[in-house]
Amino acid sequence: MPELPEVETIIHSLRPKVLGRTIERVDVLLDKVIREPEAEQFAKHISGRTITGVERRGKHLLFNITGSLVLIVHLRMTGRLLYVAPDLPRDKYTHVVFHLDNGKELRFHDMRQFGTMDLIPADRLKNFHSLNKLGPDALDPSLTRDVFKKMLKGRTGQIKKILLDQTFITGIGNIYANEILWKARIHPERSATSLTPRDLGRLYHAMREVLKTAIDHRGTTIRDYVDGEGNPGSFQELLAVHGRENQPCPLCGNFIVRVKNGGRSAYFCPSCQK
DNA sequence: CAGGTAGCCTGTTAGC
DNA sequence: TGCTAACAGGCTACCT
Repeated sequence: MPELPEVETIIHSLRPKVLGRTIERVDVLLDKVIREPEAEQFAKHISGRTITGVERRGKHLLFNITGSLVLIVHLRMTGRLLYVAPDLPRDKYTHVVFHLDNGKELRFHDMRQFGTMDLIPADRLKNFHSLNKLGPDALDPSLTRDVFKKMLKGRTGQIKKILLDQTFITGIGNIYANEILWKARIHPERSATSLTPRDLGRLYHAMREVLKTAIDHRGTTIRDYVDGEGNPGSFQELLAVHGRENQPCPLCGNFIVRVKNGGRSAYFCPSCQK
């Protein structure tokens, strides 16, 4: 479940490996991964081109390619991008292989086949359907505490749902939403309208702090996540509430509770989070 | 039009 | 022990 810290870590691990590399050819082993253009065209257009940039927007990875093209990758839950030697055996979850000009391969691997790729002209990027509705990146320097407070002003609905809404702010998924709300000491089902300026200040601070600390720990590996070199993260050791139902709250020792909310589990401490 | 949810997937685990 | 159901989870499409 790569969220902002995991995608950031993947970018860090891949950038020095693939930047400036030319993609000699591409094997698409599972067509439906490629949304646009058609798989055959995708492989044809990308072959012979050079990677000139590796960036992140929310949970999306953006590879700038010569010819004014952009490769947009979304890993969804179990997707991986792996920089590997070609003799490493492929398994049945390897769906796309980029052959690089140094003999190495960049592989897209996805157990659950949810991840996607698009190859589009760079001038379509800002209007592209997956990106044009995204809110500001959760770590965007211009997303200050005051801007954050203004954005939440007048928003109705539960605060956790809003944090997960990528059109509000992009990059936060279920794990970090749970952790951020714990750190801010806010109950996940609290209505956004009920939050005081003090609450909002704590929420903003918790959001930045949790995401930055998770990046420092190279992301959270609960089951599937690894970076571009196959290394797991370690932030799972610091999780306060996520996945810790019936375990003690690190702050007060009371038991963590789980409630299902819109198909997702909210984990929280009923005594710390009001 | 906003809000809710089924569907996409498959490996793992909880429960009977 | 062996089976089934629930769960994990982001996002789109579709529904009310």
